[in-house]
Amino acid sequence: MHNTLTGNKEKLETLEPGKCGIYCCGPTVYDYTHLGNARAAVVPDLLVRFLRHQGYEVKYVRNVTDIDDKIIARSAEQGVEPAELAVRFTDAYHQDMSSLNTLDPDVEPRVSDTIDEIIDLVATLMDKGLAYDVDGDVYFRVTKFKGYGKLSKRSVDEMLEAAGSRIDVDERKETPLDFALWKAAKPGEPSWTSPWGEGRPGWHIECSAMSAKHLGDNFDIHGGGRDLIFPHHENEIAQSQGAHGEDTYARTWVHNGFINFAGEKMSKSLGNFFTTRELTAIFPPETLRYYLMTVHYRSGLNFDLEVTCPACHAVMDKEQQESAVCGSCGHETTAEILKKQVRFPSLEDADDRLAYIYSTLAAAGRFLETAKASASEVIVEGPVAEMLPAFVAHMANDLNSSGALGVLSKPLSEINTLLASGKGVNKDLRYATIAYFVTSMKEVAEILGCFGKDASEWLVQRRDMKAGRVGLDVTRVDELLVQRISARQEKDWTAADRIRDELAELGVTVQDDPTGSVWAFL
RNA sequence: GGCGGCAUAGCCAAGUGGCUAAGGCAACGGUCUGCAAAAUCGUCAUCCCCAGUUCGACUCUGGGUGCCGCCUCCA
Repeated sequence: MHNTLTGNKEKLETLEPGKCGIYCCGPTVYDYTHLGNARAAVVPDLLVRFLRHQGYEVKYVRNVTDIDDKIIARSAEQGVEPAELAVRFTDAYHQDMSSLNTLDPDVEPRVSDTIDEIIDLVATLMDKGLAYDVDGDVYFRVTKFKGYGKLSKRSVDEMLEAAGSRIDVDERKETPLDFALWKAAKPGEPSWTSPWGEGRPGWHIECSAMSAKHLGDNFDIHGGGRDLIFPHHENEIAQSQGAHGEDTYARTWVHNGFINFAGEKMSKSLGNFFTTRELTAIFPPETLRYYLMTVHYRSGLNFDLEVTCPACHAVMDKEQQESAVCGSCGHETTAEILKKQVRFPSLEDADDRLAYIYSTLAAAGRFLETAKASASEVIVEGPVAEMLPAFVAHMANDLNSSGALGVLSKPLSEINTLLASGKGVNKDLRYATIAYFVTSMKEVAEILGCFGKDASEWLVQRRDMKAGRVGLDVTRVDELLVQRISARQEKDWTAADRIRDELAELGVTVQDDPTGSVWAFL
């Protein structure tokens, strides 16, 4: 794994051989999740799945931050209690992540359940002279912790010089870099009793407390989004090592890259993002998961989208979108209509590819049900036989899911060829190869959390989902299909072609094979 | 301004100090098909620029250019 702390790719050596403790920064529950949140959950999920596949006993801890400035602010806007808001979005988070087939963490601590441990940790830091209190706030004394900056590769001196240039500094702090461990309660805010008065935890202390509680002072891997490196994770290190000693805390730091939204940073404050549930209303959730895995987890990911004019279908740029006037044909529309015109080319690609993989699996499944099993032992060789080891090797190399997925291509086409025709191939070998492929793909599916559904059902669901969304009259399609099948049986090609044109007008294409016809979207 | 990252075909995206630089999409040409579609086969890049290290670099070093992120809440 690539370790942010050292900047190098390192062989993973866990504290206890065969076991691995992972802490991952989970969500702050104040809104629905977006693709970036999804990536931050899918990446550690992939890691956990892979390590388990490799035989590790993994303890996976992912927290929920349910006490936070943003939650308080949002609940004030909506006129609900912060705790109520937090519960609502915690539930939504669970639904979204479960739709993406992420495994539940083994422990999911909440800040509100960890207050005692947080207070103890702050008290320890006070005792050691690493923290001080001012008017009920407690701050970490950054200049007293000599390793500060080692994760984000910043120097305290340089940061001190730059401090104050961008934001006003709280004069009560000893140095501008000092950060809050405990915040005095303001009227109406949720608060807990502490030695420093009524208050609540600062932003960073929770993770130090929760990881120590569930994984110990030392553990193997800490994960999160790249943006958390500074200040969040840097501060966690300062707190935890300040309290527990220099050689403690996470050994390997794993950070996933950001998702850029149409070239611009995906940001809630800009408002131009799509939530996970908006996207899973359009595409099967597994498509999102698959899409996230087509790019290496440390890379930035450009989530491209396209807005086309409802009248002339020309692509509209940002300016045209804002004015809601098409630059090509001059058509005037509204933002509401334009929102429905948004297309996601990269998700469409991912969706098609996933459908190809499932179609192959479905066909392979049908073959294995009807064909005669191998009578004799045959040795499977070639791409299908090499697939799984090559796949695993890529995954072992810093979780290279993109490289790993590339390995599947040759076997898939080999299988499709074998399914289409057994010409020149030994019957037993044909069966054995297809069976071997299906078995291998089951393991791939376990690691990826993809391709694991019943293939035929998945394809039907995907089709129905789209039919429902675009308002396709499936009954009508089926009628036409029946008519066309009989026309073809009578070799009435003109009628068959006419019906095919009608289907095309409905947005549907037909695929004929010797046994009949099926339809799909154009 | 400080720190970090990235720059591979029309697009997306892996990868390596030296064998044919994965894979996908698109395109083009075959096979299959009544014709199609699907499937399948084939074609399609010398790796941002300039120096250097090396027997040899796209891969290492230095410089340049461009893009992005963090430094403030953010996955």
